[in-house]
Amino acid sequence: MSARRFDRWHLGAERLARALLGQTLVRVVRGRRLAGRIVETEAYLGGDDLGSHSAGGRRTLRNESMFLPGGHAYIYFVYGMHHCFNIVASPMNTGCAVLVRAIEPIDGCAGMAKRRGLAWLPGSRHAAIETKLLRALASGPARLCAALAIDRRLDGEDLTKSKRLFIERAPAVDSRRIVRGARVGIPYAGKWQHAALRFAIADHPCISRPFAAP
DNA sequence: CCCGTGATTTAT
DNA sequence: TAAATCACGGGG
Repeated sequence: MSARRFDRWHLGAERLARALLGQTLVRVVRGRRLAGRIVETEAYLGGDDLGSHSAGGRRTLRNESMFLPGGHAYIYFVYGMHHCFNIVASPMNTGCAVLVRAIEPIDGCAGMAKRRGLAWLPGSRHAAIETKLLRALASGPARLCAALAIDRRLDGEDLTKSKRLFIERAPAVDSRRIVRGARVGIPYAGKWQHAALRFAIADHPCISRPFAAP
């Protein structure tokens, strides 16, 4: 008996980025399940959006999978040591995608910790310590990839069919509990660097970094 | 603040 | 070919 898969890929990047909050990202490695609740995302629109790898219809070997149909993975390698995981949004052939920036770990925490090179102390009696450990596991786009063993070998994976990488349906997050702000790390994007296309569950402890004050 | 690290892209 | 770039993270 398995959970129903998330399948609303038709929303476009911005709405998909919001809809993915609260959904469960699942990775299966050697029969073991690693999973977490998506708590932070960013929308990359393609077209005029200079923050997007597919800006101006730019299409190269690296970003080819951005042009696959919605629900496919776009995974790239950056800074010589990090991977980032995106999910392609419909409509297809527009190069729009959602970067998954942080999850709250649910299953396989010990495995995630091991892959992150961290010591895992399960069931800490102190909530503050437990939260701090949980946050360290996967609160950032490259941390998340390390924790879930996501790399370029999964680039182009079809999340609607894959048994090793997919999204399970979970209750949607109410709009009023979603915060938005400028995307992280795109100073080269001109006016687009300020566009409020970063989304997160308000006040969630596993967010990669704070949002600028209003 | 600074810097590692190397694939990818762009400029000659 | 060579140089610049980079949707980051860890350590002062």
